[in-house]
Formats: sequence, C-alpha cells, structure tokens
Amino acid sequence: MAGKNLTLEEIATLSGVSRSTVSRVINNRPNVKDEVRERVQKIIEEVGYRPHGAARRLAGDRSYTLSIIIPYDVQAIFSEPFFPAVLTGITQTAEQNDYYVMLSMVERSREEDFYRRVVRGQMPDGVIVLSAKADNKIVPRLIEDEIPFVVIGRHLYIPDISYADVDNIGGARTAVRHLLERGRKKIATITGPNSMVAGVDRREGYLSALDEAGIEIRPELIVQGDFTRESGYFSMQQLLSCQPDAVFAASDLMALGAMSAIRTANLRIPDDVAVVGFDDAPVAAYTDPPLTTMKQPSKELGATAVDVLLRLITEGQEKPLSTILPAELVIRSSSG
Amino acid sequence: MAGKNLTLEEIATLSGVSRSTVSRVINNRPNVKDEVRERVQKIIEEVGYRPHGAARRLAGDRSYTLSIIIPYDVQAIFSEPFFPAVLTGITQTAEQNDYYVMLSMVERSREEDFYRRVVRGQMPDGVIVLSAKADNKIVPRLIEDEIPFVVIGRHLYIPDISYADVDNIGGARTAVRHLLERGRKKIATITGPNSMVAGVDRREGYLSALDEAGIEIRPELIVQGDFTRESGYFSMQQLLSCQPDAVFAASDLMALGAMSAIRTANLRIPDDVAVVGFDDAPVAAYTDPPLTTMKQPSKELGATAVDVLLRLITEGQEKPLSTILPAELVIRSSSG
DNA sequence: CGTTGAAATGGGAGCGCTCTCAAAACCTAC
DNA sequence: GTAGGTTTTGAGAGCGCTCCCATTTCAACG
Repeated sequence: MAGKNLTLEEIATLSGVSRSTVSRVINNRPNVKDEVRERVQKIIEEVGYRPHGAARRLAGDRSYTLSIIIPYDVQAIFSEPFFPAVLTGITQTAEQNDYYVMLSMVERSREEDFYRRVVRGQMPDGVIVLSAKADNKIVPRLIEDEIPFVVIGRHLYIPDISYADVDNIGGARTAVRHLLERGRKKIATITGPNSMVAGVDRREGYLSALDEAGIEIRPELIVQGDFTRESGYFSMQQLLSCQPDAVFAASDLMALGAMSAIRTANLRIPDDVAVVGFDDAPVAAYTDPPLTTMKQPSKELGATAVDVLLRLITEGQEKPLSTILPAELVIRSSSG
Repeated sequence: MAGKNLTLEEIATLSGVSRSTVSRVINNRPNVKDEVRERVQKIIEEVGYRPHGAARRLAGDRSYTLSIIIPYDVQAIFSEPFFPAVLTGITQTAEQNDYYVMLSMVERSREEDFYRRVVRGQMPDGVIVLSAKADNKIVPRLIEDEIPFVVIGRHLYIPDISYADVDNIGGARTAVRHLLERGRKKIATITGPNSMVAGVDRREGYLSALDEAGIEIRPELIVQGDFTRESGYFSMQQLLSCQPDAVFAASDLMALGAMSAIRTANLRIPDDVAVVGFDDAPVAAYTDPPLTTMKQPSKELGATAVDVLLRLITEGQEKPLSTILPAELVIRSSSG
C-alpha cells in the first residue's frame, strides 16, 4: 500500500513473465493466455501498481489526458452553476475511463503561447473547449492540427465540428408552451444578444412555440437584452407598455430584472404578468415569488462531451459527432 | 508556427550547440555564456518550441504539474461562486509559473485507488486539496509520502500543515463591528455547524467583536444552523422571541432564510432587525433589501495556495506555510 | 608563457513505458 | 511425425528529455 511505486519490469519479475506481457495485460491487449493474464492482474492488484503516466505518454502515442480549455471571457460566467457542474461531469466521466484531466484558462493575448504550451507541451489525446466564442483562435488550430476536440455549446459560425449543447430551442419552446398552457395569451420575450448561440436559439424557440399555437408574432413583444439583470429590467419596462400577460426571459438574471420592473409598475406576479426564466440559477429558488425556469442538464453535458471525445479518440472518427440534451422545466410559482 | 513540434536535439542543431546547452537555457540554469543563451532563446522563440512535458517528467524529478483534489462532498458547494473562483485563481497563477494543472474529484469509496492513480501515476510536484474534511484520507497519505501540499481552508484537526484560508474570525468580527457602528445593541447570530472550521471561526469572530465592545454575551442570542437557507429560517424564528435588533448570519443562505422569517413576523429590514451575511453569494445583491455581507477573496485564495505550494516545492521548505486572507465588508442596505 | 582553477560545453546513460519484430510454443491436419 | 499456420511470449530499440561527468575553453596569475 505504501512504499514506492514499482515499475513494469518489477511486476514482470514478480509474475515470472516479461515486461511486454505485463504491458499487454495493462492495456487489455489480446494474445495473452487467460491464466497468465489473471496471474499478472492479481499481482498488480496486490502491490497497487499504477503505470507511470509520463512514461506511457513518451513511449506511446497516447497520453490518457484530456485538456479542458476555458477561454478567458467565460470566467465571468463562473458565478453561475453551469460551468462548475459541467466541470464535474467532465472530470467524473474522464476518471471513470481512466483519463486524466488538465485544466487551463486562456487569456486572449496569450492564446498562441497557450496553444503551444498545452497542446504541444502536454499532448492531450483530446480537448474540450468550454464555450467557444466566435473569434476564438483555438478551434481553427485544433482543426488544423487534427486534434480531437469537442466544444461545449454549439459554435455559431464554424460548422461541422463536434459539440455538446443544451437544447436551447426546445427548452425555450417548452417554457413558452408552459405559459400558453396556463392560459396566457400575450407573451413577450426578453432575448439574449444575437452574437451568442443561446441568445439566438432561445429566441427561435419562443417564435416556434407561438407559431405552433397559431399565434401571430408581434415584434413589439420582443426586446433584446444581454443576459444581465439590468438589461432585464429595462427591457421589461419597455415591454410593459404593450401590456403583456406573460414574459419569457432568456436567462434567470434577466427574469430577475423583469420581475423587479413589473413590481415597480405595481403589477402582480404571476397574476398580472407571469414570468419564466432560463438556467435555473440558484437564485431562482429564492426570488419572490420563486421563479419558474428551464434547468440545464449541466453535469450531463460535461459527461456527454467526454463520451463523444473518447469516441473520436478511440474510434478515430472522422466526421463530427454532436449531441443535444434536453432542458427541463422547473415549475415554481412565478408562472401562475 | 504550425508544423510539428521540434525536439531539444533539433533546437540544438539549429543553434549550433549541444542538447545539454539548450536544456540549460530552457531551465534557466547558470553556466551558459550570455551570447549563447540569447541565440538559443531566439531560435526557441522563432520556431515556437515547447519542451515535451512527459519527457521532462520522465527524465527529471520534476513534473511541472500541480494536482487539484476536490473531495466528493465538496462538489455540492460548487453552486457557490467560491470554488470556481478559487479554481480560477489556482489555474492562472499556476500557468503564470509555467505549471500545468490537473483536476480530480475523489469519491469517498475510491480514495485509495484515486491516490495511486493521481499521485503515483501522474506524479504531481504538489497537490492542492480543496477543503479537506476531517475524515479525508488524502491528507495523511500526502504527509506520509512527503508530497508538498496545501489545503484550502484551515484543517480542523491536523495541525502543522500548510493551508490558505479566509480570515473567518476577523471577517465575522468586522461584520458584527459594522452592526455595532450602526448603533445596534442586541445582536444575535446564526452560526454554522461546529464540525466545520468556518462555523467555529465565524462564531468566534462574533464573540470577540462583542467582547471588545464590552457587551455581555447572551447565549440565547446564539443559535446554530447548518449553512442552509432553511436552518436560517428556523433559527431566526427562534431568535425573534428575544427581540434582537440585528443578526449576523454565518452564511448568505442562512441570512436569506433569516430575512424571510423576519418578514413573516411582520418586522422590517433593516429598521427593526438589521441583517448581515457572509460569503457574498451572487444572490446577496438581489435580495430585498440587498444583503450586507462579507466578501471572500476567493480568487486570491487560489493564487495564494499556488504561491505557497511553489515555495514548498522549489525551496524544499520543511515547515508548513500558512496564509490567512482578509474578508471584505460589502455594505448594502440590509444593515441600515 | 605555462599553470591552475573555474566556467562553459558536450556526450552518454537512463527515466518507464510502448511498439516492432523475431523466436518459441502450441495447434491443427495430412 | 512433420509441415504450416496461429497464438503467445520475449528482447531491443527508442520516445525526448535531465542528470552526471568528462572534456574543452578561458581567464588570471606567478
């Protein structure tokens, strides 16, 4: 249990076979007699042997390491539970598959050096990019160098890359449907910025829900925010002039601002205006009244990203694999 | 810029010196003529060379890797901004010092295997343990194997280990002083559990602030919660029978619960009862009224942990180094 | 101008693995 | 019993570095 780590060679001696055979056992390669395999495995188990990561990496073409890249811009969003949960999903799934996880945060100005440092110096088997902004230089580089990677969050411009994302469109549709089911007729929305996928997609979900219900789209009921609380407040003020009976905010923070604006106008939630948000931020449970919202499967998103990445790595998949996970409606009292 | 990574040998050929000399340049070792050093550095710069991490690790006794260990229990707390911010601080500081960061989350049941996998298989130069609970098996193992490590958050039982922590005592004292300065006379507190350092320390800060103000401690004004919103609510209900004019809650979540209880009792905040929390959770800015609280220097905590760890590693420090960072009072309207 | 010691440089060995290839062992089937 | 094939095993080389030690270079001094 304690004591220093042994080497392959020593395990080989202990089990009376050669280094090569032990290596085959460790890597689950064929062409080892069952009886021998078991014997070696037993010894490995007994002495608690673990292969030396660096040595494997140097000798083979595999590093058993995944690298998580977090662009600098994203760090601000760290206050939301989304990224930590994604990280948890990634780490757990990677560890289950016996992969190590490296974490790096890139400042914009150091992207170039960063790339060399991590990708060349460390040689991960694959890379997970957390939320690639459109102008991120990392993604094109990964493509160029043919390094398997998965982006969390659909990429706005570059097509044909592997990604894992929440179903923003479907989620928004569910949210708006929910308001319709509660009998709301005049549903407004506060969207996110057009430069972000989540902004665009959630807007589209809103439109499609109204469309399928045969309700006419009224442009004055659509105001663009920027995901902040403040933008929610001002957008709602603007919307109130149209007297909507419900509002779908594309983020909980904006919903918070909207609620504040509604109260300031002396209207009741949900009686006069029902509110639904998106994200299921921790604060959503504690607003007054508690906020109905769409919960993102954050942890699963991380886990899925790793699954996809491992398939790209081990199967040498050429064509990109993408997964979209559904968001879940969390009904609280703000929606009536 | 693009193209494959070169090796030390190739850099050596390009610069007309030997492998050894290039190695000296890379590792900033003495005994290289300035002129040669510059020439080599220029070439390295030009071709964007980065040493192969695995090779360095295998050859030398340094791995240039720090391992962050997150015990399973802690993951729940991930919804607070504390840990992500700490992670950011760790990663940035590590990268500035040219260290790689590995991330691992340990399930209780797999601690043993985990330890071998990460510590033996990966051989980090040092380990950062995020919030070691008292029963964590990792810390004793690290001590036994003489691996440099730093714990984030003071350890409750094991003395003489390196840690970085927020000044919970001083922070709590500041919070209570603030209430005293606002003229509050009868200040209650809702504490955290005694099993957690933050619980114990923040309680002590409360006591010491009253003590230095010459105010008598009244046990009925001290109720123990468990950092959850619910416990804050019930604790406050209990406290209201003593008619305090202020309450210091040892966490924002508990403060939230307390505010709810106060309102239910038809009392006004801060007029009848002033409230101060601890943590500066994102929700604190959006409560009604916004919550005065103690902001933790989370990112700095991570940065400090790395600084300390690097000193332990590079200076071969024997005796533990600890740092305590001050918490900052964020005044909002809940405190009057 | 030779001598001595320190500074600068180069070459070899080896870290612990994987991979390739050759050798050995084991199977058939005639 | 042996030729032909297949499975199993082992030995060697080498991944890209660092470390150690031998060698060369240089400066300073007698």
